[in-house]
Amino acid sequence: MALSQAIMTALIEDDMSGYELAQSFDSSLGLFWRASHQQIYQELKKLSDKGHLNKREVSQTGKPNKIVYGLTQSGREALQQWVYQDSKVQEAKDDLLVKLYNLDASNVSHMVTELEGRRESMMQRLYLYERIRRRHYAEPDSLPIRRQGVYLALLGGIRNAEQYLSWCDEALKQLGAINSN
Amino acid sequence: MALSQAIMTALIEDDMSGYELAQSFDSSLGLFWRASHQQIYQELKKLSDKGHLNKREVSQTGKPNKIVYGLTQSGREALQQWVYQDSKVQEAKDDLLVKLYNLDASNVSHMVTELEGRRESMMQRLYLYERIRRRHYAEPDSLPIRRQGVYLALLGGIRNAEQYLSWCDEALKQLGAINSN
DNA sequence: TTTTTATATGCAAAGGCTTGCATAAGTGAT
DNA sequence: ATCACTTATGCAAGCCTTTGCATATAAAAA
Repeated sequence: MALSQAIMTALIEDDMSGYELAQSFDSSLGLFWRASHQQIYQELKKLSDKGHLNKREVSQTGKPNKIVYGLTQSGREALQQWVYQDSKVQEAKDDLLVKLYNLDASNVSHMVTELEGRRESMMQRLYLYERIRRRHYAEPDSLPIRRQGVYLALLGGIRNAEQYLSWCDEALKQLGAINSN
Repeated sequence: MALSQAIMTALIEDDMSGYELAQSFDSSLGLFWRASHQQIYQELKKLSDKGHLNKREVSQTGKPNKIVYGLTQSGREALQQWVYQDSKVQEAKDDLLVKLYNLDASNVSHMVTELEGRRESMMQRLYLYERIRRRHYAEPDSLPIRRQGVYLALLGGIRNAEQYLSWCDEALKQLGAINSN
């Protein structure tokens, strides 16, 4: 569980409000880590209670005011220490894999539909990743060190999406062969 | 969340006790879905309260007795219906990716260590998958339909492990270049 | 002017998962 | 006999996450 660290990480370079965090989680770090706004607000409360974040209200014109959070020194230290803690590999926990264990003649066509859906959304994700890569990481070697880390995470996302896509194709081919018999 | 379906899926072909389920989750379906014994016992209780599972005590010699669970008709139906429900793609939620956003000169060598650890455990996982594949799925096309589904899930695991492994290599190469400057 | 949409934050209840503890039967080693 | 280990099941507390609701400001559309 690293939601608190994911939030602190998102705040390393820019202070943000809960609402902005929820949105930034739709891109950037959120490519790998999704959280609902309730989860984020609850976690922000915990983190500022702990003293890892400070908050200030910012007036806005044309919009309701917002509460902007920033990393405190204590937060920065906690984050750096967390980096050194060992983390385990997580299982995929993908429903689709469990569903495949239930494959039978009557649900093959549904599985095909789901796989096509996955294929499509992975394709879109891959386009997005590649667009980010071309725009911001065209020459990774010349980037500052933290940005190189972000690039490696992005590359992880790209490789994973490529692999998932090609697995979908393999699986669809196999299911197609079943259906035509 | 599909722990309950994962458990029911594991019980499709063989009745099992909680203890056996916890162990079988170390292989087979558990390749993709891990659960602690407490989680499993709690879920078994819920599922039998719902009428999706039946239980019977089985005497054993040389060991304590066990409580063996089996899918009821109601359970089978619920599982089949679940297959038709749409499921979403899940994010990776991998701590390591968040950590990479925190890369700096002082923690590069730790990241290298973690990546080498991941590489090693992915390699072992891949060996395991390939062993299972050779032993049970050498000729996937000739398998009964349900087994072909299981094979596709296994193939997903294999492709994913291969990809993760090669990403580790890419990342380690990049981090090596940083460290030598 | 009422409704809808986007921005912005939050509470409360329910449900799921983790952690720590507790129990118990049986085997094997010291 | 005692200790350690494996098999086997479970409670209870705490924590995390999800779901549903609630509120409020302001712009834009109907």
